[in-house]
Order: sequence, then structure tokens, then C-alpha cells
Amino acid sequence: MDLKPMRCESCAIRNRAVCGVLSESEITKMNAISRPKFVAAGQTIMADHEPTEFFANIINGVIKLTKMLSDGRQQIVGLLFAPDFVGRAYSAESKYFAEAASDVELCTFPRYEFEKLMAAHPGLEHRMFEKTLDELDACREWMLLLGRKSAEEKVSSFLLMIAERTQNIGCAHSDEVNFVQFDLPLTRADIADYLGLTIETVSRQITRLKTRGIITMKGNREIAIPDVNLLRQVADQELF
Amino acid sequence: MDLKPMRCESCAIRNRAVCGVLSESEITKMNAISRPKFVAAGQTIMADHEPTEFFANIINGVIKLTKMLSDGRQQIVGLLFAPDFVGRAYSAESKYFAEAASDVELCTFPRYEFEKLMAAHPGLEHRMFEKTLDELDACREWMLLLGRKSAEEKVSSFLLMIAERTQNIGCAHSDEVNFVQFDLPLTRADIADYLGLTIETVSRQITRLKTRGIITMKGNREIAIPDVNLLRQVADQELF
DNA sequence: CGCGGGATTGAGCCGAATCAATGCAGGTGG
DNA sequence: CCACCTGCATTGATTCGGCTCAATCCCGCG
Repeated sequence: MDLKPMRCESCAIRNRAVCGVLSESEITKMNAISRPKFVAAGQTIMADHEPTEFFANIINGVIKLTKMLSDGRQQIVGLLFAPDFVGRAYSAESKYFAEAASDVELCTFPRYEFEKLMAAHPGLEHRMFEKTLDELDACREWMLLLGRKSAEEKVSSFLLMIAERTQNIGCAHSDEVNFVQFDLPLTRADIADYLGLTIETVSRQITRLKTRGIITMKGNREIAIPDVNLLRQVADQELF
Repeated sequence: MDLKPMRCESCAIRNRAVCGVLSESEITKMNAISRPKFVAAGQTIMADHEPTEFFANIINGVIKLTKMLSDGRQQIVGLLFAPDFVGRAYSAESKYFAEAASDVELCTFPRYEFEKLMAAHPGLEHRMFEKTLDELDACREWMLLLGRKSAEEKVSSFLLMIAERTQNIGCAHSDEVNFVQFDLPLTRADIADYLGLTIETVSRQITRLKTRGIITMKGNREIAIPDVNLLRQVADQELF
């Protein structure tokens, strides 16, 4: 009997991950090469300029991609949530650190095996391509934030982004949803590194949003946004 | 007789552009749907949130991709040089303005036709995918710059980037090349918008580099870097 | 010659960084 | 159970890099 019977079938992200495009027979091959993996918060998943031997899908948790200057200044250049894909196709080495921002469950597969599968199934490569295009769009959005927004706008935009990626608002019927609640998946230090600010500035801006009543908090992770559109006004000011 | 005989054959970017992967017979189809186009500096190529009906390769010139906030603050989120590809696959509308930063020669093709070609030739899609991955890497590099570098480091990094993309240094045998000369393809205003700075700050930093002897200039476009590695030291400080 | 657009230079100001102290919760060991 | 530590977060005082506002320069062009 097979000791790995159809895990993909019951996978929480089966349809939303890149695997979503695979047929039943293809998913069986995928199943054969995949292995689950748990990574604790703070652990490194892929080191900068180290050869990477595996790719992965995120089952749950958050991964941060970071870059660093020689004197230690750091910038988070990407955040990955379930069901995102981890790893850069067609490149033996990663160009940044990938680190678990929270506890993370992965579904890993060997690099070589996955690239073979990609070559054999153009649909899979196509899906990867589309995901990459979306990442590029998000990245450019963030360039606008980093280059041109004030600290207040940065923090507000960050909260909105987390709310959207966490709560699936911002998609269909989002306009009606105006109250959101969620846990921040990052420390103040990580938020600062994502926004190009210092910890202190992030903290001050959050306090300001609290005193203005634009957000409310329980503890320092649990956030509620009573009026999302109001926060959007503070955050965005984006044309179109 | 055919009135468009084999233009691709004599194309300056034939092998470096995405077309590089196409076979002789495929390139003929490409040839059939492509049309040259000239765009003067300052002209819009694709408007934000407008439907785009064509893609293009850059034959020569520079295109800037920009995003804007409602109050007019602007950020350049990408620069395209020959032989780069212009346009976002699989998306009816562009998420940013594309504008000619200098006079530009394009080789355009209708969106629909190109996507058909891409579907029929997985090699072409693969090539597009790899280009997109490279753009994503460059974009993340820039996030580090925008979020964490000082004005001096930003300007220095910018000059290096232009030198590298313009002069093909930084590739093979680059270590020996230590003197470079080139023309800036952007105005001070554009440079500022690319670096998340103001015109004045860019100007001051350039003056500083001049007085320190790290660069020399003739007019305000022509730049020479006597010691590239020195400039790298000022610019980068990147770990690894 | 005067005009206009881009670039430079200067003076002063302000937002975010820095430096430093304090607060707070969870965990550990006496 | 309490005292203490340790890591994260908040708050305050001060500094400073880059922005703002304003004047001037430079050069090509009508």
C-alpha cells in the first residue's frame, strides 16, 4: 500500500496554489515528490546566495524576503502568505534571504523535480508566470510607497495590505465590507523593515492612528479597523 | 512581392529581445504582425488603467514606467532599455504609465496576436517568464535602495545602474573595466522620481560627487566615471 | 536680444532618525 | 509565589538629512 495516499486531495490550498492548474494525474506526480515541512518563526528558509535545492508552497504562516546592506540596514522586499510559492524558478541561488516571519507550514519539492514537471506541463509554467507578474505588480506598488509616501501613509497602507491579503477583502464584494479585524503577523521591527522606517516611527504612527480612532487594538497584535474606507483615505491617495 | 521583406533579419536586437528564442519560421509570423513605431521624448506610450492594444520591443531609447499619488507625487517604478519588452502579458490594462524618457523606436505587435503566438510557442512564453523574473529581481533591488539608502548612495547606485545597462559592464570580464563614459538618458526630475528624492537633492549629490572627483561631467548629461569600483564603494555597501 | 526650461545653489524648516529611558508581558529559577 | 530577566513595544528629547521655498545660472532658440 502507498504510504503517502493522496495528501493533495485534502490540501487546504489545493486549488489556490500553483498546483491548482494540475489535472488529477499530474497532481499524483506532484504528490509523489512533495514533502511537508514545518519551520518555526525566525528560522531561515533560504539563505542569500546559497544554492537552493527546493521550492515550496506555503500551507500557512508568513514568510519574509529580505535584503541587506553591508552595515546591517535591512529591507523586506516581499511578504509571502498561503498559498504563495516560495523560490525563484530557473535560478540556482536565491537573491535574498527567505525567513519565517511566523511559524510556517510548507509543502516542499525538490528543485530539479519541480522544474522537470514545469517543462512537461506548460500549464504549470503558465501559472507560475502569472503569479510572478502579480508579484511584480505588488513590488512596483511598494516602490511608490517606499519612495513617495509619508510615515503615516506607509503604516496605513501596510495595515490595509495585511487586511486584504489576510481577510480576502479587496476582491469581490469588498466595497460592502467596512469593518475588519485580524492579527498582525509581523513584529514592529519587521513592519519597519518592510516600510523603510524605524521601529520607533512605526510605533508612533500606530499610536496616532489609535488616538484618532481610525484603528483599535487589543494587545499589540490584534487590530480592528472600524472604517476601512477611512483608513484607505489616510493611506492611499493613489490616483485611480 | 512582399512589401515587408525580412525586417527581423536585420534587426539590431534580433537575438537579445524575446524574439531571440523564435525559429526562422516563427520569426516570419512575428514579422508579419509587427510594425515599427517612433515615439518622441515625453510622449505617453501606455496610459494608466487604459486598455492596451499592443506590446512592443524597444529598438532603442528609454521608457519609464511611473505611478502617481492623487496629489501629484510621482515614482518611477521601472526603466526599460533596448532590447526590453513593453507591456504586461495577460492583463488588459496597464497598471502604470509608460512614457518615452528619450526618443524611442519600437517594434510593436497587436496584443491579441502576440498572445496567440505565445500560446502556440511555449518557448516564447518561457522567455517572457525569464525576463519577468529578472525585472522582479531588479525591482526588489530597487526596494532596498528606496527604503534604506541615503541620498548619496541612491545617486551613486543610479549612475552605476545606468552605466551597467548602457555599457554592458557588470557582465563578463567586467572587473577589468574600471573607466566608463556615457550620457544620462534622464532629466534631473526623472532621476529624482526614480530615486524617491527631489530634484535639488539629486543635483546637490551630483555636485558633491563631482567635487570629490568620483565622477566628471561635460554639459549636464555626459558623465565619466574614472574609477567604477570607487563609485561602487560609495553606492552599494551591499552584503554579498 | 529676451525668453523659457532645465539645472544649480543657498537659507531655513520639518519629518523621521537617533539616542535614551521606561513600560509591559511571558518565562525561568530560587 | 515572587523576583528577575529578556525581548518587544512605547514614549520622550534631540539631531540631522533631505525637503521647501526662492534666487540665480546656463544654454538653446525664436
